[in-house]
Amino acid sequence: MQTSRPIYLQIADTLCDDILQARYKADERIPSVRELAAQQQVNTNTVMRTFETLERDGIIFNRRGMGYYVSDDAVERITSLRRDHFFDGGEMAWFFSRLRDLGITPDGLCALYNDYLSQ
Amino acid sequence: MQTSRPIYLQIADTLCDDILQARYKADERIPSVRELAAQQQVNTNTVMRTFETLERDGIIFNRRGMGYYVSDDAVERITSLRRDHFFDGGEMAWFFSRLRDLGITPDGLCALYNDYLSQ
Amino acid sequence: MQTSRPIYLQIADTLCDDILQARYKADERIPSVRELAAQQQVNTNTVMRTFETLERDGIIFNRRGMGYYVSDDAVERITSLRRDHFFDGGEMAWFFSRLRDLGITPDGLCALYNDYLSQ
Amino acid sequence: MQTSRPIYLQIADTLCDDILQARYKADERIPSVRELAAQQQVNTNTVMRTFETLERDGIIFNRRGMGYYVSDDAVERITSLRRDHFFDGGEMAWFFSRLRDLGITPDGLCALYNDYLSQ
DNA sequence: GTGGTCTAGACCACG
DNA sequence: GTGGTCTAGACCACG
Repeated sequence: MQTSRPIYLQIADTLCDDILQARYKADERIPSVRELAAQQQVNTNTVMRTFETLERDGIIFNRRGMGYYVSDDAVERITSLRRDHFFDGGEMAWFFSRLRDLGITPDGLCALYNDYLSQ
Repeated sequence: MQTSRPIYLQIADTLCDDILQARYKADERIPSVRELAAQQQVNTNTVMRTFETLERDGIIFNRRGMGYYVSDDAVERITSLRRDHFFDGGEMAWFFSRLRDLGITPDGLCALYNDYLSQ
Repeated sequence: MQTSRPIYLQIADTLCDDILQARYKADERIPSVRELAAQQQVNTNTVMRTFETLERDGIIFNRRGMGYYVSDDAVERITSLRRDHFFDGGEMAWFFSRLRDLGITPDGLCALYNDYLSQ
Repeated sequence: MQTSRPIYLQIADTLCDDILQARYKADERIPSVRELAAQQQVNTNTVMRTFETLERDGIIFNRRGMGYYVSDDAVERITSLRRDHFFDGGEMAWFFSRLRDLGITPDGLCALYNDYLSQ
């Protein structure tokens, strides 16, 4: 039952990560719905929903008959959205409460994060 | 779009928090299905799903005709489940990747966490 | 959730077994509701339901103010009830279908039963 | 009084029998919640409980948006679960004690089982 | 189309 | 009193 993060959002996350890491640059075309669906082994409807979401957030835009392209300010928008989610959306508070319950100290957290960054 | 955490799991979270903070102690009875349903303003079926979930995880157990009670090792089980979720379930990695993308440094994170703890 | 055999029937089973094995003989008094409840660590209501059931089946009878006694024909009644349940109530068919699905042969079954009897 | 086996478990039993008899094969889709509910004349919630139970036991799994499918090792799991129930869960001992009390001999049992198998 | 959540309520066995 | 099962139905996210 436990329904995990929806597939279409997982794909959106991946695309955003790709954009942040400049694998897709501003005004560059991203793969078509069909390509992504084939590559990710999902229904085309699922990818369409991903694109809808990203377009609504101004991260990608459509050139009729040509496909979807990365917005000029995609990086800023992604960062901004994530920042909002993180700070105001309660994600951070939730994480901190988990960390506290697990008995993790600030120093311990710092160490874990350093480990992560140096991977 | 963002589908929120189901009510029955939110109630489970709350009960677990209560147990962690010793508001309900080992072998102590928790409120009945009806009581919780009334208190939380939800249907009894919803609370039943909560109890099913917690029982399956060994956090509470049933005494027939008497209600549900906190398991002896409830605290350990909750902590363990959450720890697993956090470390192995990918929550921490996801958290750290967000932090990195937002340009937060280990020291910055440490400061934020300290703030949170001192609230 | 999985609700096992009701406690009051488990107690009835035990009493019937006791009668079959002559630990309680015809016209002999069985323990009081309170005694049994204390001994089995259950609610007196539960034992009362056990007695109701056994009385309805003619296995025990009440002497006012004195308690419950084993019927003269208790052994016959128990055996008859169990036989009916077993053969006509579908228990045997169910048992055999499980055995068949588990790939147990008549000889295998015979051997298992012999083992059980010689314990 | 004798509370019958819950409908959702009866449906689970039926599905397991179907799988054991290869009416549904590994990785094959089973009917949707709605289909089964209509066919069995029960509420969709009841079928959902069936699926929950079978999924928790690893007998079926969900492909999101597509329905439930038979696990690769469903047959092994069903057999194993039933075997455990039968031998360790005390079913067999219970049956044997009934047989003994009814005065059935190993040879008699063997004959009855042979009759059953040859039906 | 699929399943997942939830309500409002009933009924009942059990303790 | 307790929880467990079930119905009838709604709503919705997801694929």
